[in-house]
Amino acid sequence: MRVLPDVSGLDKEFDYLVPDGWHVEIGDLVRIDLHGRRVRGWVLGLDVESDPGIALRPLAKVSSRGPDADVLDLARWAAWRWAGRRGAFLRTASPPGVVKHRPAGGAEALVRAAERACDPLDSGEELLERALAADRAVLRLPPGADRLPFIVAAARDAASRGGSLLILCPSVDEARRLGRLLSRRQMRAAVMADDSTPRSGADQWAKAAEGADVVVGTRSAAWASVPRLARVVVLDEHDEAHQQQQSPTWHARDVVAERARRSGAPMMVISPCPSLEAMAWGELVAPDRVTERTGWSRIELVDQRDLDPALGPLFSPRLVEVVRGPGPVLCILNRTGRSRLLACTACASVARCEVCDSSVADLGEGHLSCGRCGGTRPMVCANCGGGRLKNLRLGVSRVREELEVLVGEPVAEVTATGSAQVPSRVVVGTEAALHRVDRAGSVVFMDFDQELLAPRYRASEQAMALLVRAARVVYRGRAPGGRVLVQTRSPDHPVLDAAGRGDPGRLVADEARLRALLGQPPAVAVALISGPAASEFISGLAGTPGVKVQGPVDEVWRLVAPTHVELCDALAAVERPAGRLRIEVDPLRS
DNA sequence: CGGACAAGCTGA
DNA sequence: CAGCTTGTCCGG
Repeated sequence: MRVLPDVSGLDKEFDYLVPDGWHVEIGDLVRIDLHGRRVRGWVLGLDVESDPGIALRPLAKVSSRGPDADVLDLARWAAWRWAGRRGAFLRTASPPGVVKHRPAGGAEALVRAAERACDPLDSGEELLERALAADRAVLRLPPGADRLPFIVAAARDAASRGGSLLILCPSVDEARRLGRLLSRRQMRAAVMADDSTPRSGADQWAKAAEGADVVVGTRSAAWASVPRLARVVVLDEHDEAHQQQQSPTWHARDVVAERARRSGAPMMVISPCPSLEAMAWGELVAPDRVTERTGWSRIELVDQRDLDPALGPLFSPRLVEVVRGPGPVLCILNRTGRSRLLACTACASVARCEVCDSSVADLGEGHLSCGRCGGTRPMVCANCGGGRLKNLRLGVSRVREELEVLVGEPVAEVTATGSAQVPSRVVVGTEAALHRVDRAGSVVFMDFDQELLAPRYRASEQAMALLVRAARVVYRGRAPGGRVLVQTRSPDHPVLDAAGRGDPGRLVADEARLRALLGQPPAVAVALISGPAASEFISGLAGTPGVKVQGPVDEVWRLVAPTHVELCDALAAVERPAGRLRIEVDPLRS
C-alpha cells in the first residue's frame, strides 16, 4: 500500500504492509511509523509494487475515511498549478473529524435527486435559461439582485443530471444561510463551513460524500468529495476570500473550474463585477441595461477638490448632511498605514502616474515613483504645474472625534476584531467595517482615493468590490433607498463612472488592455519567489524558455510567463532546494 | 517537518 | 573528553 505522509515539507510516497484482515481504501487517512515517529498519511494506492530491497513496516492504524480518488488526482494537478505540495491540498480535502464508514447511500441519493428533477422550473426567465445553457457562464447580476432563483434552478439542473451541485460562497455566514434556505426547499444540503466543530464538520463531510443534493461552503468546499459532481456555482466570484492567502495561494474558482472540466459539469460564476480572469474564462450572461442599472444603488460623488481648504478634505457639507440624516450611517476610512497619497497644495489634485493612473509616492529620491508600473516623474503637479505637494495623512480615531463634534452624539469605531453589534447610529471604521455591518441607511467613503489609486495592480477591481459591498449594505432586500456617498479627488475615475452608471462592463476592456500593457495578470501568469532558498531556486530556473525572471526587489523575485502552462511547468522542473522557499503563484499583489 | 547522528566548540 | 550547540540528512 502506498501512502503520502502528512508531513509538511515532504512530498514523497512510502510503501507499507496492510495487516491481515484490515480494510483500507484509496484516500483513507491512516497512521504510519516514519523515521521514528507516528504520523498521519493518505492512502494513494493499494496494490502497488514496491522496491523489494526495502523491508516494509506495517500500517499502524486506519483512522478515517478520506478524500476520494478524483480529489486525490485533483490535488496532484493543484500541486502543479500552485507549485505546492499535495499534502497542503489534501489537508483541506480531509474531514475535520473522524468519518468511520464509506458512504453506502450514494446510489439511493442519486435516485431521489433524479425523481425531484421532474419539478418544473418556476422561473422561465430568459436570463436564467441562458445562464443554465452555457457550459461556463459568467453571470453578472447587480448588487441588489436575488440570486436564489439561479441557485435553485442550478440545483434542479444538477439533480436532473443525477448528481450534486457544489456552491462556493465567500463567507461562512453566507454558506450557512444558503444551506438553511436550500434545506427548507427539501434539498439535502451539506454545509462545509470551515469553523464548524470537528464532529459536525465530519458529519457534513460525510453527507457530501454520500451524494448530497447540494454541497455549499466556503473556499475549502472546493475540495469536497462528492460521488457525482453535476454542476458548480461560485457566488461573488470577485471576492478575494475565494483565494487562499498563504502559500499555496490556490483560488477556489480555478480549483472548481478544473473539477467541472474533468467531470464534464457546467459551471456558473455569479458576481456584480466578475474578475478579468472570469471574463476570460467563460461566456458573459447579463440582464438588459435597465434591469442591471436598477440593481445598483445610487452612488453620489463629492469632489474634494472643490471643498473649502479650511474644512479639510474629509468633512464636506454633503457628508455633514448625510451623517446628520437618517441612520444608521457607516463611514469608511482607510488607516494611515498604507497611505502614501500626495496632493497638490494649489489645486488639491492627487499626484497620479501618467502611464497607469495609480497614485505616485515620494520615496525620497527627488522624484515621484509609481508603485504599480514603476514609472517616475518630476515632483510637480500634472494638473496645474504647482511644485508643492502635501502628504494626506488621516486616522480613524481623530476622524471619529471630529465626527462626534459635528453630529453632536456618540460615534463608534468599528474595527475588524470589535463587537458585531452596532453600538450607535453613526459608526466609523476601515473597510473591514463593511463586512461587520449588515445594513445601513448610508455608507460614506470618506476618502475613496485611498482605494482607487492604491499602487496594487488589482486596485480598480478591489475598489469596485468595495462599492458592491456598500451597495448591498444599503440595499438589503428592500428598494435601493439608501445611498452610497463617495468623496474623491478623481470623480471621473473609470471605476466611479462604471459603478455610478450601474454598468461594470464599461471597466473591463480598458482594464484588460492596461494589464496587457503593463505585463500584469491575467494577460500573463505571475509567480513571486522569496525566502532564504529563493536565490538557489532562481538559479535553477535560469534559461527556462518563456519565463522571464525579474528582481529581486526586497529579496522577492518575480517570474512572468505567457500562460500558466509555461510558468507552472518551469516551476515544477526545478528541483526544490533545501531551506525555506515561498512560491506564490497568482499573487494578489504583484 | 523533526528525529538521528556527526561534527564543532567549550571548559576543566 | 563529557556536555552542549549547530548543521545536514532522510524517512518505507
